[in-house]
Amino acid sequence: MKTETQRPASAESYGSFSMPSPDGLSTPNPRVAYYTSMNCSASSMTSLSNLATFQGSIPKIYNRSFKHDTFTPPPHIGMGMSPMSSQSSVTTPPLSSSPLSPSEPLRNITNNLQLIHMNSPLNFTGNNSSNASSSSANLSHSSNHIPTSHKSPCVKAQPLSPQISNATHEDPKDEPKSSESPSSLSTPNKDSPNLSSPTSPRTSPIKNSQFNHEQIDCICEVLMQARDMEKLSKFLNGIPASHFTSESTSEVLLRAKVEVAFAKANYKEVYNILESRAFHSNHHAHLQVLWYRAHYKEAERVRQRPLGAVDKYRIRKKYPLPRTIWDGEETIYCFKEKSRLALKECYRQNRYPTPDEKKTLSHQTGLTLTQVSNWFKNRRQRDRNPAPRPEHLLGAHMDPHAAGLSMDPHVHPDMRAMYLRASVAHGYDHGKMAAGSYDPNNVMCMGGMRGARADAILHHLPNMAAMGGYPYNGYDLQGVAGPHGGALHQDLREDKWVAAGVQ
DNA sequence: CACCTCACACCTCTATCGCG
DNA sequence: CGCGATAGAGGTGTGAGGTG
Repeated sequence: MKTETQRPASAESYGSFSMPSPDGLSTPNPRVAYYTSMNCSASSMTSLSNLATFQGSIPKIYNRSFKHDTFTPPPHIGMGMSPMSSQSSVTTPPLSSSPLSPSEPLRNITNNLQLIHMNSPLNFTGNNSSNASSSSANLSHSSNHIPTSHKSPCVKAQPLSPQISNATHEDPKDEPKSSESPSSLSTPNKDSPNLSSPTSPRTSPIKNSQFNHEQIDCICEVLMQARDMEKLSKFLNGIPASHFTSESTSEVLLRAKVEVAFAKANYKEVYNILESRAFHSNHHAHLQVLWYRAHYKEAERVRQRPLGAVDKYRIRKKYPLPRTIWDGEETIYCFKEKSRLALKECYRQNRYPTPDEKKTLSHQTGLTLTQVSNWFKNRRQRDRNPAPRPEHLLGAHMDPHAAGLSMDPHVHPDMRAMYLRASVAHGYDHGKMAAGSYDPNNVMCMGGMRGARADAILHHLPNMAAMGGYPYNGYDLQGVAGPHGGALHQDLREDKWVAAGVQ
């Protein structure tokens, strides 16, 4: 086992890179926050704010930081997007693009809402559009990060209730006021102006039914952005049931419900909603975080202890992401296999890509320029200083020559030839072969191989499953046993050959 | 950029426990 | 006793940080 090393204890150690979060805590760059949020122990997850801010990009620190928080995208399920794309879509985009000080995000939210309020006459019935254009003009600069699907409702939305603005105002002085009653969102504010307005919430309680769908979406979005689950919950409670009718329910509303369910530790509801329908890929990463964190929390509750990295890894395996929040692309060690293949192909032609080539690769793979550079750096290094050959390390199961596989009379010649062809044709990835790992998604793997290697072997010996049983024609397939002695065996349920241990 | 290093991801094997 | 779930141990692979 490797020893712990002296590293910054958390992402916060990289203070100069940190980004603010709504609660004022230092939250590192988007992916750091993302990864951090995935693996906070029960004790450290006292606030949902970890998830709140995913702005800026400091690729250099992200991986180092997430390592401290023990997360990488699940091995066979991925995160649904590349690190780069996840960065920009992990969570609700900020309402302001300006550089933020620690207290900025909330101020931005409030300002945006106040802007809506200031530029439009009060109208809580959703019928007044007289000032829509001026509102739009004034809002455009500050809401330019609102996703298209939500920007329109916000920009075009009828003026929002000042109560909503108040509800999102996080000034500590206002906090007791905003949370003093479950109906704070609809409680008239006696101190506010415009008392004469016949429709003013100050003279008549505002019910959420007075908002149209777009306004409700917008408000939910803002409250989610503010991480104000209490107010979001209250707001959702005030929404008429008609807004939650089956498939017509807006995605924003469902996401809001997920957030609230998670905050209330109602994890079953989280799962149900997340599985109920497909969500836009822009929100996959964040919803994936919730999915896993809910399972972590449940496991922690059952086991009465914080989960370790391996525990979480096993939980990710046990509870794979539903396709409603995952695009299906596999990710191994952070990078998608597709990206890695592109890198390998480029490396095969040129070990030292030019900056332009790196840019192209970056664009092609969705990785950052730094990640591309790092990949080439690591690849060159590992080619220069290859690990001990597997034949020295591992013996019989790895290298057919050294292992005597090619000489073993008990091993079928087809198997030996297949092994050799696969090794040559597919670059003989010593690492993965040595790891004895397998891809659980592959229908058949062999000990010491996975992914492309196992696929390659399948390709070379497509009718393996039809061999007729074990041993094959009198030849002992134990000759291609896995690194830990796991032999190939036939999965009778699937009529396929699998390595020992593969379910 | 090379080199060294870290800290985790990922995997297999094995042991233990509870249940039917 | 078999089976499934869980967990520990121990191994390699990988992306990234630090240094010169």
